[in-house]
Amino acid sequence: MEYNFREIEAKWQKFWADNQTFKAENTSDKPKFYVLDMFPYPSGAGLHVGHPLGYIASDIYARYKRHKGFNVMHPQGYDSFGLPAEQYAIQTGQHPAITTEANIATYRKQLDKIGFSFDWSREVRTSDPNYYKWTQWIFIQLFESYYCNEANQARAISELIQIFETEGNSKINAACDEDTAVFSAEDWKNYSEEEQQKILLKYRLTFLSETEVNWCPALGTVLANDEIVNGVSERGGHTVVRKKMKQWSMRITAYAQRLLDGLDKIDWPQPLKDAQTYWIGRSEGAMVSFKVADFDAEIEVFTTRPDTIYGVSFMTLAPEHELVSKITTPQQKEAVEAYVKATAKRSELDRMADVKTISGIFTGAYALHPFTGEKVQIWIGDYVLASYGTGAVMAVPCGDERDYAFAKHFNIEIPNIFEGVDISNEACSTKEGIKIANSDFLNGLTYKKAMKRIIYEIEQKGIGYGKINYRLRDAVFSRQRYWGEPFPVYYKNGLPQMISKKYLPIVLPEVEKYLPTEDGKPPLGNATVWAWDTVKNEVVSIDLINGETIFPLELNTMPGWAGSSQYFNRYMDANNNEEMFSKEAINYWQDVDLYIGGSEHATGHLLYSRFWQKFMFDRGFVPTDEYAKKLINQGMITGTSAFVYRVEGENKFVSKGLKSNFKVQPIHSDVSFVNASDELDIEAFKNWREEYKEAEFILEDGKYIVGREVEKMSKSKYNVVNPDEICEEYGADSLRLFEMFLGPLEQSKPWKTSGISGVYSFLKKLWKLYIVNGEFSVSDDAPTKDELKTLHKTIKKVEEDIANFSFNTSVSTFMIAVNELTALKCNKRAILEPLAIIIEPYAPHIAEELWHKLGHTSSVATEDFPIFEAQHLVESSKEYPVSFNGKMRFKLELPLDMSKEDIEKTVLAHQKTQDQLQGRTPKKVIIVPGKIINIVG
RNA sequence: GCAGAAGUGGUGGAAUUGGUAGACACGCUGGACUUAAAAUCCAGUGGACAGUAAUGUCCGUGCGGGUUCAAGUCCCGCCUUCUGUACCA
Repeated sequence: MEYNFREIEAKWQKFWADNQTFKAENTSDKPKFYVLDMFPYPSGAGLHVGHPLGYIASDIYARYKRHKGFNVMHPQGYDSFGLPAEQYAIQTGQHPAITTEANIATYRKQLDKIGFSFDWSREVRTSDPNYYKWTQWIFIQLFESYYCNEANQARAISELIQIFETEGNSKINAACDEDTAVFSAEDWKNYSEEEQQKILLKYRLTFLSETEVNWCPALGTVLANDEIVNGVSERGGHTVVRKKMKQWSMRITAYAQRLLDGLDKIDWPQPLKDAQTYWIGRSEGAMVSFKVADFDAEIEVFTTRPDTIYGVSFMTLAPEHELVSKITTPQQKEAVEAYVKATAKRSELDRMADVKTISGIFTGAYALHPFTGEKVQIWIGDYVLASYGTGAVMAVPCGDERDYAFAKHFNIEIPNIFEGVDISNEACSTKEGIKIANSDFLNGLTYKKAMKRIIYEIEQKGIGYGKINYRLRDAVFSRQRYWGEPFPVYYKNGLPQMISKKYLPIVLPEVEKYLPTEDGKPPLGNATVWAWDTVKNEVVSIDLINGETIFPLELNTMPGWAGSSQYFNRYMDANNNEEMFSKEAINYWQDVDLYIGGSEHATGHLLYSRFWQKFMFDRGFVPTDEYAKKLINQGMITGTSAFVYRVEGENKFVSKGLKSNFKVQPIHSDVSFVNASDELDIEAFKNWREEYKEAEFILEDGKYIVGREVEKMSKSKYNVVNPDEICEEYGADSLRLFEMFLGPLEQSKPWKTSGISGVYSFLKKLWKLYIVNGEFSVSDDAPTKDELKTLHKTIKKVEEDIANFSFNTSVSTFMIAVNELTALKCNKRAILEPLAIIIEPYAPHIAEELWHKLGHTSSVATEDFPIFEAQHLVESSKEYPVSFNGKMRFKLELPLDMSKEDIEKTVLAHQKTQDQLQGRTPKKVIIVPGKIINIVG
């Protein structure tokens, strides 16, 4: 009776599906446990062995928790809106929905082969109108809300309107646009409906604004900062330029502090928290106004070092700063305009490429130092960013590296305001332990004291105030793409109007072409049926737009992160058509207990989703303001590429060991042509490409050995391994065990298919324990002490490992257990039955088969985990390592209850001890009972 | 530049609070079975040196110091690799 994994795995996969074994109920007497994976984007390439790593880990955890008596939800779905399907549509005309559907089918087939305990009845797809209806709904909620800084929470916009009506906006402390004017209740009432809407838009959590965006002409779309890598688009590597556009934005900055504070409450990896902290970039400082000499204007700056204000010797404005054109003197006008024009033209790529190049121009104007009254030059420089702070800096060359370099380059004075610090070669940006000098009332003060004092003085003088600034920017929410969620928005006189919830979803319209229109409108500009009829409440032809009852709909779509920002809550009640989720469902499931996914989402999805969760919490839709208690980042699985060496200029390949004798060029070979011993299947390689058909091979010891190198798994490197092939050849249980056995979950590690034979033969050995004379059979005899010891040692270790997410070591533990039981010739039910349960999370198919063969009729998945009993591990003696000066020399078996004194006597009397000491008297004998003996001397 | 993670045999990796470095595998070597291969099973496998052998000695966790009876583990200073980020005032 052989271990026939093909038959076994197909059988139990069908059984689980037919019996809905892993369907989670929304009510249960058991405690809940929610295990979540980051849902995949279904790409055309399908899954490679790196993708399921996190799913296998989460599945082990989910299955383990079921054994421990939890009502476990482990859902899966697809993040199915996205650029690749759209790019494919542009090239081929194939509708993205069709490609996406086909890709999902492939993914599902691949996932099903691995035996995950997913509850597919809760599947979500972000591109499904029944799903994105709720994404649209959340958008409306954000539009209908503002952020109250007093209460520190989002509130209904209707509350804000009430305040406006009774007292205007002067007393309101709410997150809003910088340019919001102050008005009274009287003013408000006199404003037209349109004016009122414009003001409200400055407060809404999602709002329209003229934003400087990363425009990618080649893709015809706006990209988020995290979609740009090294100044070019992440996809395609196209040039990105800065451009002003009217865009929807999300007021995530209102949540900056709470997003920081919340990190303390959640058990997420420290590197990920650090990345978010840095991204949010909180800095404490002050706003200070500088008067412009001979002009009725002020330059407001943000600085983290107001204590160095006496070191200011010039000011720098961003080229885009609104004052530039006003204050520039006639003599400098031409030069300044040329400079501004030149920087605007420079793409982000250019700017990145020469960060070190210093450029700038003097405006001819001067500012007045607020304390000394001295005149300081006002410059323009592109090292100052328009989008951070106020777009202007007070330059303190002695205390800031960039200001220093700028001053040196343009020969501007560098006054020193630090006591006893030499600044002739570099600026001094150290804060601690340095006293301020040449600074009037700040003289002799250290950083902290000087900060307090100067902020006080600035506030007293009325020229500024202490302020906390964040690097985080409001998130642009519009994309000029087709394959994304349409906004539930139409425009009346250019002002956005929300479509009522009962008419959702607003379904993506059909278009002829997926490219932007000729006049530069987004792809939805190609749609002919894309206007909103406010009488019939339906989408109608654009020809009917009359500006009275029928209006144009929004042409942008939502970004990739929209659909993924609340999907974890939708899983709780995925088939609800009335609400995003019922109160009962959200109150039962609450939040995610374990979330597993890649760290590449640190400052994208994982930040935006936290933001939306906090918003949902504020508005009373969800019970917690952090949605995932624990998060684990699985590491990447890299590929082990194979190289053949072609002799330069010839169609001849030389084996790795001989390549130093030739001038060779390494070429990637497909890894499937290479065996465990790095030997190339020459015939397969020859048949791979026409050009290799006639190639010659120079062998070593009759073999062609390839070179190997670890690289990212990618098609172009021919090192991609498909999980289907592994399942076909070794089975899903082997794949699952091997992926875990590769190394620590969070670490990046290389895939080498040859290693899988280890876990495969382990499964065969496991199987054999249950077989006697070729037949399935177990004995009902009482287990021996040694057998029980092995079992309980294994239970203990595996439970500890799962708690630590150390899945690689539990696979070792299983191997040790099976090796020991094989050596003991153990065939007892009392051992083998619990063994099947503890191995089930890792290798569920073989466990299920063994379990049923043992005579059970229900799934092993819901059996209780065996209870660890410490008594089986109690030892009466210990084999002590005996060390001399810390070096282990021999071992000595001694009873565990032996006293320290007796141990010392016994050890010193031992012949081997005498041999080691060679007559010397030991200076000291250290005995740690149960651990070690160390003799010093 | 900044932030983070990591450096252990030929390879992946193990060593939970400082206490026997190299578990468990892969690969390799030798053997059994076989016409042969695969599969399976058995033995060996960090390096150097000595010994016919059992065995013994020395060196070994990126490098240099330190703490300790004892360091892969703790402290100080470096080096290298990977990941993220990029003029944030």
